[in-house]
Amino acid sequence: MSDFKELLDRDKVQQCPRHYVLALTDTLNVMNGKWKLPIIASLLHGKIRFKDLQNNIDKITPRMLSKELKELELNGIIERKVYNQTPVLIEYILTESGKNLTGLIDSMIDWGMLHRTEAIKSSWPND
Amino acid sequence: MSDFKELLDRDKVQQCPRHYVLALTDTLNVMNGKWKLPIIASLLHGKIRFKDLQNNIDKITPRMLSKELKELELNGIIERKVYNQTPVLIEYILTESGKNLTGLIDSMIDWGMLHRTEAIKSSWPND
DNA sequence: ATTAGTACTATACTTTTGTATACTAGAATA
DNA sequence: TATTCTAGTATACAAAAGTATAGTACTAAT
Repeated sequence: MSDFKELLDRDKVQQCPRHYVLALTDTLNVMNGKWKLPIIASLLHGKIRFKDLQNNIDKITPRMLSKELKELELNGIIERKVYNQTPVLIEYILTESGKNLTGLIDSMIDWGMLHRTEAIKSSWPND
Repeated sequence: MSDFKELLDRDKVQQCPRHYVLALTDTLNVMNGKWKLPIIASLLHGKIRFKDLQNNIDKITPRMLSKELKELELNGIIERKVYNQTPVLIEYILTESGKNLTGLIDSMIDWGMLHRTEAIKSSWPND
C-alpha cells in the first residue's frame, strides 16, 4: 500500500508525501520514550488501575506513570475511566487505535529478531 | 509468528519472552530520537556522503549528524566506507538490516494513517 | 483521632538530547 | 604562502526526559 521508498525520491523528499511523514512521526511519538511500550503492553490484557501498572512496570515512578498516561490519553491510545466510588476507582483501557498497535509491535519484534541474526552473522557482540 | 499478547500474560511478563523484549527494545533504540529516521530515509536511495546528508536533512547540526551516524553504525544499520583519496571520501550505506527496515517503516505509516482516521472519528483535533 | 487505601502532585535533582558557533587536520590547488 | 576541499571535533550552553523522595486530597474503617 504505502511504499516508503517513494518518500525518498530526491525530488519528493521535501514536498510531497506529507501525510506519510505525519503518519510516521505520529507513530514514533506514540511509542517514544522509556515507558510507553511497557504501559501499552500492560494494557493489552484489559483494563488496569494505576497502582497495578506501577507494580507491573519495574522501577517506574508515579510521576512518570502519571505523565505517560496523560500523553497516551491525549494521543488517543488509552482511555481513562473514573468510577465514582469510595475510594475512587480509576481504570485505564486501550482504545481501538491502541489495540491496533499489536500488529506493529509484532513487526518490530520480527525486525529486531531478524536484525539480531544478521548482526550475529557479522560477528557483532551479542550483549 | 510472534504474538505480542504472549508477552503480556500476567504470569509471563517478568520471566519468559526475553528475546521478544530484547528484539523490541533493539528496534525502538534503532529508531529512537529526532534524526534516525531522516537519516535512514536519506540512505534508502543509496550511498551518500556527510555533507550531502547535512544538506538533505533540514536543520541538523554536524555534531548531531556525526553522533547519530556513529550510533547507527554501532547498531549495524549503516556502514561507513572510507576511500583513501585526497580529499578523503567517506560514504555511508545501509546494511541489509538497514534495508529491511523499509517494511517496518511502512507498517508504522499504515498504523499512523489508520490512527488518524480513528482519531477523526472521535473528533480529535487533526494537527 | 488515627491509620489506611486510591490516585496521584510537588520539588529538586541528574542525565540525555539537542543547539550554536567556532575550530581542526591533511593534502591539493592557486 | 594562503586558500579550498572533505569530514568532521571542541566547547559551552539550553531544553527535555527521567529519578528520588516526600506530600496531598478524599473517604472509610478502627
